[in-house]
Amino acid sequence: MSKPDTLPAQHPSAFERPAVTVDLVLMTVRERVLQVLLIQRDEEPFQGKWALPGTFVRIDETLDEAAQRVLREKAGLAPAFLEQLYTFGAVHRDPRMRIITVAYFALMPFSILASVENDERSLGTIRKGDGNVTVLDFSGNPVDLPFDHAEILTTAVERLRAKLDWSDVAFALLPDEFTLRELQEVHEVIRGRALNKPAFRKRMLDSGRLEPTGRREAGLAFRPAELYRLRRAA
Amino acid sequence: MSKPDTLPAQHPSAFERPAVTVDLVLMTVRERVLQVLLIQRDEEPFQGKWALPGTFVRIDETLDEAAQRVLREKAGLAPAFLEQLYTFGAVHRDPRMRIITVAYFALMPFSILASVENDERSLGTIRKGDGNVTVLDFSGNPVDLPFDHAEILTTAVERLRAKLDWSDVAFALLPDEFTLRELQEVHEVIRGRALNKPAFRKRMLDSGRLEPTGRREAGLAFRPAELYRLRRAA
DNA sequence: ATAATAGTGTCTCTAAGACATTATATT
DNA sequence: AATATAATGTCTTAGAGACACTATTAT
Repeated sequence: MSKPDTLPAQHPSAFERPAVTVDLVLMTVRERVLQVLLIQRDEEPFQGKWALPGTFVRIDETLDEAAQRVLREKAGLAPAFLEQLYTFGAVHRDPRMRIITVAYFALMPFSILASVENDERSLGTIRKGDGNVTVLDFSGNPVDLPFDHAEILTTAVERLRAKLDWSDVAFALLPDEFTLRELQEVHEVIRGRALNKPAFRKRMLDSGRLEPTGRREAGLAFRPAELYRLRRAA
Repeated sequence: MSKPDTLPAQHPSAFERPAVTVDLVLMTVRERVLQVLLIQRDEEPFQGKWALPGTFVRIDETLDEAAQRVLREKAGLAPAFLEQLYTFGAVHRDPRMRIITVAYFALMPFSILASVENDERSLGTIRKGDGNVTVLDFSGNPVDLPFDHAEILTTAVERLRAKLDWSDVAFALLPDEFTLRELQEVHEVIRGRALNKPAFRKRMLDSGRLEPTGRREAGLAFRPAELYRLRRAA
């Protein structure tokens, strides 16, 4: 907190300080699959490897601001859903020096993320193993993440699953207007299992968080579903 | 996380680094009231004020280790339940310099905590206001916490409440052997409302986490309740 | 016996899953 | 009309709250 331990806090140089970074787990749902944004590292260590985007925290910015900056500078995106996840402080998690990282997790609908992929940025597919998760690249080959990024990602997926039922995270993965089927699909991808349609619809509609737009999907070869939007918080 | 932003990470002195501390919210339940451990600050700023215990993170210890050290050095206690809470990084949260703090929250049965109170340590009573919480000292007078400690405490109480139903936090507030009434009391104090006895008992017993000891309370003027213990995780 | 709490049985209500049925858009 | 999915109705099951009742211990 704020109370110097033994060394005088007034002389910050009197003792070694850990560095502080922010790492970002930006996830999306694309075609019934959970994906995560990866950046190709352009510096050592692990140069050329795919990793979670991150940055050092500047002396005059908050942690939230640093996370937003990563989103903006590394992915060219504005924050949709962004929340602090957990702080990782293993002593040798970075081979260079002592670095404590505050992990954030962010969510975006794939429609907005669709354009970010290029040589330096890509979306890895998240596969759940037992206890932790693994990442596959576009060709289906496993990606092994540097540092403790696999652990960070696992924590993020767990958090996403835990928040699914009592928060609005699912809506952050959908466009402004969406059908109940699309919403159910997002829930099913995150939960990793099929859900009962009538029960799901009733639960969602009874929650009072959905607002019918009056419009419907278009361009389909079958009955179009009604479009809903998230009711703005009262 | 680990990728230098613009400045070379190999030269840590090339840019200003935030300091990192750990603050601890140690809570207990005492006579139907939620309490928190406070330490009288022996240094500026806010010398003499009651505050959450904390320390700077050493270069060679993990965050968890720093939190355990606070518990040991500031309260003379071994960790019962200890978990990372949230990291607070407002730029001017400490008037001296930029300090990022990783807050932890810990739980103990009051029976173990009973002896820690002295001139420098005391237990403040937590009262829930709307949205945040306030702290009262032993005479019932409000304590105003320095820095952002009120916000940290509010976050801890929210987390405790959120974890009550799906985790074992309640048991960390009770001795090894306890009655169902005592367990219900802990739940009621944290939830802030009375609970239905038959439903509570059934829910707890059906959960399979409780193990009857065969023993009963003693020294009471009425029918003694059976003692249970938490079944060791399978 | 009395007092005081431990512990249980019953009824009701709500939420969700399974399953089947009806409705409606495009081709 | 055919097709594919949207949307709904019914039945059942599980869990929790309200309330009342029975059980057990010390004095």
